[in-house]
Amino acid sequence: MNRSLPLTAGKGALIQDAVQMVASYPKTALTVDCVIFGFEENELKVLLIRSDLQAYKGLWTLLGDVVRESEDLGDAAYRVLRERTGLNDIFLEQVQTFSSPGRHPGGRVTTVAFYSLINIRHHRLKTLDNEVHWHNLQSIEAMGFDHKDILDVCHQRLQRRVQEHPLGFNLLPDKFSLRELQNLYEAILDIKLDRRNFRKKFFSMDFLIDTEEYEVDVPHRPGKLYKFNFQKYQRHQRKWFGIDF
Amino acid sequence: MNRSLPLTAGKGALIQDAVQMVASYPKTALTVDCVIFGFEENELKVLLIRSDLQAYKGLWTLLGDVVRESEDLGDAAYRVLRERTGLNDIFLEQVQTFSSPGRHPGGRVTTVAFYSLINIRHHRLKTLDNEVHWHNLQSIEAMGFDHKDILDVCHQRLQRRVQEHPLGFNLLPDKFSLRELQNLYEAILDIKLDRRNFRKKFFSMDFLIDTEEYEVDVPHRPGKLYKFNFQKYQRHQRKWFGIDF
DNA sequence: ACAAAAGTGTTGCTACTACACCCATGA
DNA sequence: TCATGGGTGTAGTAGCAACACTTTTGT
Repeated sequence: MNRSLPLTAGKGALIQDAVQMVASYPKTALTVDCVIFGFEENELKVLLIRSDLQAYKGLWTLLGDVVRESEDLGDAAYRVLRERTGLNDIFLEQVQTFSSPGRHPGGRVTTVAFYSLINIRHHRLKTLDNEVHWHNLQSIEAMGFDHKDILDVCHQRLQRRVQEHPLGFNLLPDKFSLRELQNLYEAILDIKLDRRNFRKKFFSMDFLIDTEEYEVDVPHRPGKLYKFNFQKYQRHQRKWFGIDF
Repeated sequence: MNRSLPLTAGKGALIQDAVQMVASYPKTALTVDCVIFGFEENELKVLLIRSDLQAYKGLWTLLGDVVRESEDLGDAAYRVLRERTGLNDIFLEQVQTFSSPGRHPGGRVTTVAFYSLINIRHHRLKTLDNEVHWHNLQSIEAMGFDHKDILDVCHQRLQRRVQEHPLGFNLLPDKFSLRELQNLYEAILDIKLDRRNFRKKFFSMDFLIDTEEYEVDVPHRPGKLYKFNFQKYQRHQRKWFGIDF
């Protein structure tokens, strides 16, 4: 190649190759689906809508949407979240991509699954389209498309992450009692925990701030309320290594 | 809707809706990229080729290919692996999907990243197209597309997984010494480990089978060779729970 | 004999489990 | 006064980190 050619001309020609190449590839529609977890009445919940599609009439599905041209995956997922819940700047994690040719009755649709955690009490839903509703995770059976699989995979991811990162706090009020925190973990992990050991664990991590406030309107001795010290957690360097099959 | 219509007719009509809907969505090309890790001379390596694209002339890229119509993601990734290495039935894990609109100079291309682990010594490469080569992971700098990001994300995933599952054995010969095993972990995790504690750890897990054989052709006292007991590992139920931020 | 890596034990510390009683509050 | 959950401590155990010397083999 002649190195004295203007760079722009050369570059234009080279990119043209790539454009032709990409144009020859098979194409698929691209969507995001968000598994939005919430927590209320000591139950882990998930936000679902009735399927848009006649083919899945009556079945519940995840909140999703098409990824727009020139829109990033994360941006699309945040948009879905924002349009439904009005929330921004919330934890959101990409989990897995589902692309079985038969997963959508309308042709091949590739979907990228995300999950997010939001505090049900602190946010009213922005729209009530498609009967959007919080569902108890335990009670969910059939869903449209392969959304039950997606939900299960995201739930497993959540179970794992919540043990390694303080994500769970996104599901609680700013101020919470240790009982609430324990109920949250028990709901997410679907196990029972020893209360004393649970407290010791969290106090020893030393990321809880004692607000000096107490629960109100509870029919028993009120518990202390705490906040999570995100600042201190940020500064904390996670120790690394520990083989454990 | 008239419920006495033949089911097929009804169903056909419903799917037609979906087809029209999907047809109206923006489309993207879909590819898979495989980060194929190997281990040799106490170094973690990765299999790369020279970019097909003139725009990235001279740069190294991951092994990838277009996902065919009606081909599943995992199938496509296995196909790439098979076409390059002749290997089947190897560990392969989906990691993350990359879809920034600008990541490919030829237009929007969504790629799903996988990683895999293979034993370099036991398999000759099937083709030598595009100067396919094993590269020392430490020595890799610039790569084409966003492949360096993809590589880094896959390496992090590997570091995590290898501490929780006995994946590393896929990179070793059937029979290996504990020194080799430790070198492998040190290379993947990029840390030094205490030899005695490392041995104790693995012996106490009790998944190693003593072959009663020894290394040969080593210029020092030969070490015992072991196999990994995959059967026993399979039966072993992973214990659950342990919050640890 | 020397070089090089294999192989081995002990001690202290930390972190987890299991478990039972008294306390504060609202009804 | 009772019911309900809040709050606390201890003893036993398991697992991890740190650490140095002897053994075996090839050259």
